[in-house]
Formats: sequence, structure tokens, C-alpha cells
Amino acid sequence: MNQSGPAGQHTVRRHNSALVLNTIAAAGGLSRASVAARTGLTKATVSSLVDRMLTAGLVVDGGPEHRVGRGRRGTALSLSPAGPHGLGVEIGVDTLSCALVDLTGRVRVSWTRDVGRRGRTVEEGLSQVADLVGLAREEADRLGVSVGGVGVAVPGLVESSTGLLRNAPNLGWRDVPLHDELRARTGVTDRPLLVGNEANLAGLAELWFGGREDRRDFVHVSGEIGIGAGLVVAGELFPGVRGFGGEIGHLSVDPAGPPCSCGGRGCLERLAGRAAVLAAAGVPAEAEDGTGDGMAELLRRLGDDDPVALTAVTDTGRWLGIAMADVINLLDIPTVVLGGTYARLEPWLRSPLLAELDRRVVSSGWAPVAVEPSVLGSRAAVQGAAGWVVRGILDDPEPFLVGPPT
Amino acid sequence: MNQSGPAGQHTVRRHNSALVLNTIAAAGGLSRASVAARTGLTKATVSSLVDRMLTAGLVVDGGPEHRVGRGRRGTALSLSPAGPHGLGVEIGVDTLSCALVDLTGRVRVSWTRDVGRRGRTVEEGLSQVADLVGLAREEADRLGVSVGGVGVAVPGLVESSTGLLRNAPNLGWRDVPLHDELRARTGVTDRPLLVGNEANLAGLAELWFGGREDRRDFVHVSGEIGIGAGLVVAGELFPGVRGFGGEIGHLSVDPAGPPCSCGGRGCLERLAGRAAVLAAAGVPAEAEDGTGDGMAELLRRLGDDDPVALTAVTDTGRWLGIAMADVINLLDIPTVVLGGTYARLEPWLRSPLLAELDRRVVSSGWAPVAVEPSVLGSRAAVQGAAGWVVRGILDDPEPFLVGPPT
DNA sequence: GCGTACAAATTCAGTCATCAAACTATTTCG
DNA sequence: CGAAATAGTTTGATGACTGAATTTGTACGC
Repeated sequence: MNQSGPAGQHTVRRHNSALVLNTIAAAGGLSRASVAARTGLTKATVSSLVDRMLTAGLVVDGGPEHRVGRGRRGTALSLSPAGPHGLGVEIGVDTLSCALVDLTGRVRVSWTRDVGRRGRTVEEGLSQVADLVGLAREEADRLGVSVGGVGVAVPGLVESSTGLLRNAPNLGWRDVPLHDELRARTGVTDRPLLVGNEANLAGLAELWFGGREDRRDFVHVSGEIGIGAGLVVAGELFPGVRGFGGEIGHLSVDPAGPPCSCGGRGCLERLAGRAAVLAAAGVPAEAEDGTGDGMAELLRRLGDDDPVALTAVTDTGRWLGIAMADVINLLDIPTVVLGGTYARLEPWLRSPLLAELDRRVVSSGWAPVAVEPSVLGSRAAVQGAAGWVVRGILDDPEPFLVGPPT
Repeated sequence: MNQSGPAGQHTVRRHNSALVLNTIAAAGGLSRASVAARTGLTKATVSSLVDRMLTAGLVVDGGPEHRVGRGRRGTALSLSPAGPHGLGVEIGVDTLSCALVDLTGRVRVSWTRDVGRRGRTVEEGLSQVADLVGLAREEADRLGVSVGGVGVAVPGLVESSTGLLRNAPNLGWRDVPLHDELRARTGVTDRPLLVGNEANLAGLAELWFGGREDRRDFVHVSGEIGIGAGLVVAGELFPGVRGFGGEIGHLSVDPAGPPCSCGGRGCLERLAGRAAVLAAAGVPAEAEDGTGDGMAELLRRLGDDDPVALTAVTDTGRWLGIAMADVINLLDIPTVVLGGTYARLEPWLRSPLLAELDRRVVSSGWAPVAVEPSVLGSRAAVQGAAGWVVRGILDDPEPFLVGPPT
């Protein structure tokens, strides 16, 4: 109850608007009456709130509900696919991706642009992103939908309060004021522009679009070039104090292990990162420009039961297990979702990982841990970025409901 | 914004009552006008809210404010020392402690009872606790104050949703329904009865009573017989999904290290726990009944610059550093507070700990980490338990404000 | 085929907490 | 001693929810 400002009737409205909209989002095709029953609000109140959402175009009237039994049929309400869209952008190491997502979470358009080699300058990168956002907005115009905000995913540490990118080793960027720069360059000033860590957003994508409405607590591990994680607790991301949470890449799993570029020793990334796994499996190094696909080669060898590859991946599972056991002991999160590269390796990682977890997690005796592969592919982070914007609208629709008080 | 029930005027009242009360709590001796200015509410609203708190006895009118300059003087409002008290209980390994704390956080009465040897049965323990609560309530009657609730601290894993003690290795208790048992045995049925982990509550005590109003994010490490932690983020405890958060005792700091009773290897507790430190320092083992004071002996040797003791404590600092680096990388919490036993060792632990942190924390370059000793002594957990109740009252005073609407 | 039971949705008066502004009370300064 | 400044109270208006009554629409039974 600290520093949260005074409340008034408008606060109540905001809260209830979000409540109603989320209820409709969670179960599409509800009638006003069912919404009232589920939320605990009166039918009268729900009607009043829904009316404003209809006129604002957030919700559509889907005609009479299909229901058996007698009595008048309700009108099925659902989120409007023509409502404001979320625009997600992902700044990858050698690609830029982009997606337009509607309120229901469906990806309307998405595209990826190869921007070539690593090591491009900050200036180049920023203007490329701005161009892409411009194109996406034109596309939105063509589709006749508005852009409700922009979410940007970056492979680096982003200070949540300022939108400052502190450090992105794989991009070679440091201390870039991403939020402010992109606001200026894209001209998006009247809608939210959110900047976040790629791994965190991938975790959120898994929560929102991964079809796991039941699981609201998990660690999503995304192994791309680095290793990151999204900590999802009670259906929300745990971002850490300043937004640097979930940096599991440099958890120390073997204090006496090989030195890591971060200065520590035996970091998870050094032992179980993509490069380490490929090297241990004897797969030739990938080209610097990302052309060689070592992962495909590794999967092929695993399929052939190559003993060196199998050992390498088993070891990886063990290292991951040690790190995840720490996470679970510390945060008490019972489920591990393997995303990114690890999703494809899940069949081989699963068993050594679980063995390590069973051994090390204090609560495993009465609260078994689960390991699952992610269902989203490489687009998880973009989707998460776009979904972030959409989520923002659902969680506070009031700015869009400019309609008359009554 | 999920599952949070409908809001109405009463919600607004609740919120604003808490806001006003917390404002008064944060800076005692405020006038209604200053409260209005700080909260953003109108003077009229504040007056209305404060009136009810005065009649309920949560707040007292301290007479005219002492202020220079012209204009009428306000009346100084502060939390009432005669208002409802929080009753805290700590179930220790061989002691039971108890404290009555008023709304301002002052400990009115506190006492500790030696209940002898380890290994007493659950039945004995529960009835001892019930007795103690009974005595404390009599004492409260004698003081003429009411008990607003009971908080219980236990050295074990407590499931927050049910108040079930899953496992307390040092007590030898497993699966004890503490909340339900204590409700039945103490007859406290109309007020909250909260059960929580000792280390978590010690962390909260540090937050509320440690005089660190500025620091609202830290990890409080309490090394008693086991090692636990309280993760405080944004002024709130992060309890984990089911309440088992902060179990750092079995973080793996050396996967190839000595086997631990938990089944893992190289756990922090095994390497840096009280027993391990004393053994490494060459201090004779403490008696099973806790009579020998190995820690005093260790401090003596450290004072004499005993090289074996110094090495042992330096190593401990390193192990702690490895574990804390993991915590910081994962949760992005910039401050480590050393509590319990470690507080006394802080002068010797500090430097190796910081060195390890600087090396391993990804964000240490631009966001330096801090290490501080706890200011609370061994009573931290009891105070936290009692403070938990008090905090509950401040954060939702409405149940106490039964007064008329106007 | 028609009336009745039933459910959805709307309407309208009532309640309640906040706000804004006017008003009273108290203190200082010139 | 009066003007200015600050604290606190009173009063009427606003807005959002509730609850009950009303209207609208659908299905079942006779």
C-alpha cells in the first residue's frame, strides 16, 4: 500500500473496466450476464462498461449466443480483431523482426529482415529499427487498424525505469538510451513504447500465447546465443528491481570451471551455451556471420546416436539442472520451460535435467518439479513484445474509452 | 489485473484509509493538512478518514503542532501506542520467543523461554506455543491493549496458502498443519494468525525496524543453525510461489564439493553454515544442547588474528559471495544485508564477499553492490512476526474502523 | 398456435465516497 | 488591530455502483 496515490470513482471504473475486459479476453463469446456472474459486478454495471468498449472498438458484438435451454439468448462479446494492435520488434544479433498482433493475440503480419553481420554500429541499428517501425505502421494503416503501442525486445540488460540499454554484449552496444532514441526516431509519442529484455519477453509470450492458462508460474529458459530466462510468477513477470532479473547466463555452476568472458568462472553460459554444446559435441564451429547451422548438424548426430554428441547434451542437461535447481530453491517456481535452442534438444536434455533437479531441489520431495519444452518457436520474443502492448491495453483500457461518462 | 474481484466505493475507502494511515506511520506528528498534501487527497476527505481512525483508537491527536510562521497550527496526528498490538512468536530450535509490538513498531514486552533440548515432539512443541500465546494475551490484557493478530516464525518451509509446515529439519518436524493447529489450540479465531519462515520474517524485520527507509530492496541472509534468506523487493517480501522462496541454504556453490544432507553436493549450508565455519576454524564442536558457544570462541580467535580462523572466515565470505552473486544476477537486488550470525562476522566477511560479487555480478560495472551488517540482533524473527501483524493492520485498517459511515 | 416460464439486457432511483469551494478558526506579521 | 496565511469543517455536486423493476427475446408445454 505504499506510494500508490489516492483513489476515487475513476479508479473504480478503471479497475472494473480492466476486470470486464480481461474476463472477456479469457473466455471469448461471453454474454453480459455471464460476465456479471464471473466478475461479481451487477448486470447494470457490466452493461455500462461494455457499451463504452463497444463504441471504442475494443469489443465486438458477435450476435446471439448459441445456447440450449429456454430464456433469451445473450449476445456473445469478444475482443475485437479490428481493435488497436500491438507492434512488436525484436533486435536480434543479425536479424530484425517485427509483428503486428491483435487484441486476441493473433499475429496479423510478421516479417523478419536479415540485417547481416554482427558489429553494426548503434547508429545503423537504430535507424534500421526506426525504418522497420515506419513500415509496420504503414502496413497497419493499410489493414485499417491502429497501433496501440510498440514493444521492443533486445538481447541485453535494459533498465526498466528509463528504457536505457545498459549492456548488450552480443550486439556490442552499451549504454544506449533506447527508449528515448526510438521515441524520437519513430515519432511514436502518444502511445506506449516499451523496451525489454528478449528472454523476459519470450517468457511472457510463453505465458500468454503458449496455451498454458493453467500454469502461471514457470522459468522460461531461452538459449539463443546467450542464455537468459524469464521468471514468471503468479502470471506476471518478475523483472527484478531495475529490470535486470533473470540473468541466468552467468550463474556459477562450477566455481572452479573455465574462465568466462564476464570475469567469473564456470558460468552456465560458458558451460552450457550454444557454442559450448556444439564444441563439446565436436560439431565444427559456426561461421561468425551465422551462416553455418551447427544446431542442425548436432540434431542430426543426436539422431544417429553419436556418442560424443549424446554425452555433450547430457552434460548440458546436468549443468542446466544445477542452475535451475538454484532458481527453484531460491524462488520456489515449480516448472521449467525449455525455450529457444533448448526446446529442440528437450528429448535429450530432459532426463539428466530432471535427475539433477530431483537431487538438489529442497522441496522436490512433496512438490515435484516439471520440465516442458516451449511450444513457441524463434518468434517468441517478438510476440512477447507485441503482446506486452496488448496486455497493457487489456489491463488498463481506460485511455481508449474516451466515450461519454454515461 | 486478474482475479481481483469487483471494486466499489468501499474499495476506494479501504485504499484511502490505508494510504492515510501509512502516511501518518511514515512520518509521525503530521497534521491533516500535510497528510492531504502528501497523499493528494482533499482536506475534507482526510478529515473524514482520520475521524474514524481517532474513534477506533488507531491514531491519537497529539495536540497542537509545533511550527513556526503564521497561520493556525495543525493538530499532530500519530499512530496510537495504545492501539492494537501485534503478537510475534518464534519457534526456535531450543527456545521459544515472544514479543508484543505496538503500531509504531516499538517492542512493548518480549521474553524468551528456554525449552531445552532438540528433538521434542510436535505435540509438546505445539502446546508450549499455545501456552506462550495464552500468557502473552494475559499480559496484553494487563497492559490494557488488544491483540490484533498473531504471527509465528518457524525455521522451516511453510506453505503460505495453507499455513502448513512442510519440513523443518532442525526441529525434526514434517507436515505439521501449524496454522490450523494453533488456531484451535490458542483460540485465536477472530484475528489473523500468520505462519511464516523465520528467515523471511527476519528480512522483513530488517525492512521495517532496521532504520533503512531508503533501502527497499535487499537480500537479508540469516545464518543461524541453517542458512536462509529473505528477499525484499520494492519494500515487499518475495515469498515465492508457494512460500518456499529464499532457501539459499542449498544453493550449489561447488557441485563437486562434499555431500550434503539434502542429497546435493557442495551446498552453501554445508560449506558456509555455522557448523562448517566453526569446524574449519578449528573451534571445538558445540554441544548438541547448544550450551557451548562456539561463535564467541571464534570471535575471540579472530580478534587474536588466529590464521586458521581468519582463513576459515575468508573462505566463508567467498562461498557466500558465490551464492549471493547468483541471487543478484537472478533477481537484480543490489544490496546484501548480513544478519544472524553473519552480522557479527561482517568485518571479516565483507572484503572477500565483495570481491567475489564484483567479479561475478553482471551488472556490477555500472550498478555497484553493497554489503551491510544487520542492525537487529537475534530477535529479528520475532519482531518480524509481530511486525507482520502490525503491517497487516496498517495496510488494511478497515476492519478496525467499524465506526459510522459519516 | 398461444400462453407461460425463464433468461438477458435496460432503466431508474438510491447510496456513498470523493471533490471543490465556501466558510470558520487560529496564529503571525506589519 | 487588521490583513494575510494556514488548519480544519461544512455543504452541495459529481460519478459509479447497486438493487429492483421493466422490457425484450426465446423455448417449452398444452
